Amino acid sequence: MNERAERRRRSEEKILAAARALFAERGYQATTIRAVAAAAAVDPALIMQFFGNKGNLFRLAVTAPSEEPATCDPERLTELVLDVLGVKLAEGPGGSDAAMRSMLTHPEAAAHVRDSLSTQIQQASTAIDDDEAELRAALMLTTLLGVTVGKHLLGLESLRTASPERIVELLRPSLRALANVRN
Amino acid sequence: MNERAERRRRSEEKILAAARALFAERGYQATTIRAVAAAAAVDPALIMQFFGNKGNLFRLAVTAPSEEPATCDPERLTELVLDVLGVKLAEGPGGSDAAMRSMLTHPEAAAHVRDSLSTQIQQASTAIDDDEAELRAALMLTTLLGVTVGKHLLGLESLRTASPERIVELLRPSLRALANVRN
DNA sequence: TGACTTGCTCAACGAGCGTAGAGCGAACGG
DNA sequence: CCGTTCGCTCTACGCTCGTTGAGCAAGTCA
Repeated sequence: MNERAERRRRSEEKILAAARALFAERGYQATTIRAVAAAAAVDPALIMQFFGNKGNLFRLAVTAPSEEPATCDPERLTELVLDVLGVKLAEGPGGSDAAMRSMLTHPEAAAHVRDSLSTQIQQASTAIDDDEAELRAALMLTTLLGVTVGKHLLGLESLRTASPERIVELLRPSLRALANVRN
Repeated sequence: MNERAERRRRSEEKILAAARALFAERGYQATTIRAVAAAAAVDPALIMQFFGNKGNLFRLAVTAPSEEPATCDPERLTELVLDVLGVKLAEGPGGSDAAMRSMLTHPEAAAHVRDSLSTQIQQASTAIDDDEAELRAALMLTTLLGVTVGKHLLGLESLRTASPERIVELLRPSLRALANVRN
């Protein structure tokens, strides 16, 4: 009945998975359609036929929900916000790895991360009782962004060798100070 | 006597200035030799003759001291470290704008930023009296990195509209908590 | 079974890139 | 004053990229 449709869905997912991995590793520009095709064991032209162009592939790779069990939560860093503010955030600061990797060099990725961050800032700020709730929330989330970038994207030794739990513990008082909560 | 040498130095500096600006704005890959040449009103081949290749131009643009009065210190964010720890840092977290823009997509830029940050972490950690001084210093500097990225590279609304002074004030208690100092 | 659909491949195009080499004209040095 | 240097430009090569359109074999459906 639908052997065709199934094969197609499988191909699409293989391509998206390869694209996610390569975009996350090398960024938008350095990732070629040809490389994605090779990683997915597929012809480059097939990607065009499915996704239209490279920009669209990136958009879907960054937007669409991944089927993998999800890359281990960035340090449970977002749980810190739950800890300190009682607000639950859906994703790590800035969204997917693929989006974050390209956020400084690809305008569309920058917009995606900016939007994701803005949403999280808005959510967090509702739990802060202060005139400058939004600014405080922004500083909290950019702090998490900085730690994530430093540890995962840059691979800073001092952070790579530290235990995630310890990082969370050291960060907690710092975030509390930003949130302006007493204890 | 040296009209030749002077003209050359002027051309080199024009090229380096244009390269710094474009690398900082678009990143390494999206910046073409041809674009730098156009911005400097110079022939592309001249850049090759002076700097050998694109990678070398980037290295020098990122490394060599700029003649401009220096891009306004990233938020006086590094002064915070002086404030809290009594340690003076030479550059903003991660070094030049050009290096930071490409740090997630260009290995050499990543190495440059990583080294710059490691040095600053080392310096800061000497002023922290704690078993985990280095980890604490790393978290302090990645915090500053995150705020800088959020405000200047991503252009987060909540941070762009806030006054630099206010950001510094809100960040101080947070950094103090990380530094493990009492007051 | 036969006409049609469709996932997929192959070969190629035009554009833009980093880079190289020959050559020109003005500054230099004896 | 003349041979040499050298900053600079022009032209073009080879490569890789995103993208296209024709074509094939296998699945679909009457």
